[in-house]
Parts: sequence; C-alpha cells; structure tokens
Amino acid sequence: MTDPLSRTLSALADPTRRAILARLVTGEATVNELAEPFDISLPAISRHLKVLETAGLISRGRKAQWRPCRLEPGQLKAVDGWLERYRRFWEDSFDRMDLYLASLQKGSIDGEPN
Amino acid sequence: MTDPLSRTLSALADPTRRAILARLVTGEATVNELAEPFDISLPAISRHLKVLETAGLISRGRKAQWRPCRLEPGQLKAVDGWLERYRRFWEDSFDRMDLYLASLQKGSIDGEPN
DNA sequence: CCGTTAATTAACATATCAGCTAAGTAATAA
DNA sequence: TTATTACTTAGCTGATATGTTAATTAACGG
Repeated sequence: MTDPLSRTLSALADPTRRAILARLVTGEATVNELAEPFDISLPAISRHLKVLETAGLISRGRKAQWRPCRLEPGQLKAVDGWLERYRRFWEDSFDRMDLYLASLQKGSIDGEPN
Repeated sequence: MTDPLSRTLSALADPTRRAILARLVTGEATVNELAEPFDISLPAISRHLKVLETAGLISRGRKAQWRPCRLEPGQLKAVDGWLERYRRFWEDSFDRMDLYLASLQKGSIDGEPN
C-alpha cells in the first residue's frame, strides 16, 4: 500500500481519525485536546495522529511542549479528484447543468428540482 | 468498523479494488473478466468483490453461471458528501474559517453524517 | 536539579487483511 | 450422467492494524 491515495483512504477509514479531522476543521489543537473526547489511551491517539500525518492529512508544529496539529487539505483534494470520474454516476451533470442554465436565462431558479 | 462510511473507505483503500471499480465504469463485467488484468488468483478477486459488495460499492446479478458485477454509486456519493465539509479548505484558501463557521449552524459537531 | 506536563516509543496481545492452494457449489453442455 | 465452466468457500500463512501499559524523551517552572 505504497501509493498516497491508498494511504489516505486507509487513514480515513477509521472513525476516530475522521472525528479528529472534523475537530481540526475548527482550528489547530494539541494531542491532549484531540484525545479528550475519546475513551482510548493517549498513545493510541498518538498513533492515529502519526497515521494521519504519514497520509499527509495533518501537519504538526512545535510550541514549547505542545505539538499543535493542523488540517492539511491536499490529500482530501486528491480523494475528491479521484471521485471525479465517478461523479457522473450519481449526478446527471449535463442535464442538470442544461436545466440550470436554461432557468438562469429565464431569470428564475425557484423551480429547480434539487 | 460497523459504520457504512468506514466500510466504504476501507474498501476503497485497496488499489486492486479501485482498479476493479474503474473497470466497472465501462459497464458490467463477470468475475473472470474483472480478474483478467491482475496477477492474483481468482479466489483473491472473489474476496475483493465480496468486500466491494459488502461496502455497497457494487452489486451482483446472476446470468447462467456468470455473476455480472455492476457499479453502485450510492456509497461513492456518500464519500463525496462526507468530503463536502472539507471542500472549502482547498477551494477557498481565504477566509476558510469564516465559511466554516457560517456552515456550522446546520452541521453536527463530530462530523459523522450518520 | 527536580518535578510536572506533553507527547512519543517500546513491548506486547489480539484481530483483521490479503494472498495462496485445494475443495466445493452451481449452472450449462455433451 | 458426466464433464466443463464459473465462481465461492475453507483452511492456512504472513503482514499489518489497533489497542493496552510501562518506560522514555522533551520542554517548562520552582
């Protein structure tokens, strides 16, 4: 599993790690802050953070004895890019865009099915 | 790992399984057809298909002795939906926190859609 | 220097995963 | 009925993942 996309998806497959990412959306956090909501040990959290960092989903700084973690969106963007080729399977993108543009020209978008 | 999103992301973390999905974009295929490009045994492919089916990423029919597989986009859409809350982090590098806070009014705190 | 706080590393148990070969099942064809 | 084709299941192996507790490193503060 050497490729970055596999590593990223594997990292995202764990609900604890996804919850950590969700927390980091609100801004930087230290390891103890990130561990607080969970019932697992601090070393376990530390390992989860290592997985996220190796996957490129977070980066870590150093402030005194704290190691603030921050979200790195690059790999999430890569997942989005991978999804792109499948998007047409759940979106009728062309038809919907045609309808959207047509409705724009008529000056109303109220009737969009959505 | 009982939740559907974790199961889906775990299934997608394997490059062989992603390659199988990519093949299915071109239409239905039998197990032997799907196995053909790979150097691994047919039972290994069969297990990969089982993982994809359990994750809801494919479905399988029955035509005589063949088991045609087809892509099921629902779980890919779920991944796209999960990504949605992070999209602003790479689409909008300015004021991303403001945008997050604006969207927070309607979302859950731990970020898991279900 | 010593103690406290923050976090990581070490050592270990257990579970799941991905691969194999061999055997089994299901439907078709002779 | 028997053979063939298509695929799955069983049983095994080695690698990897997740968790634990105990020990260790790093920085700060008296």
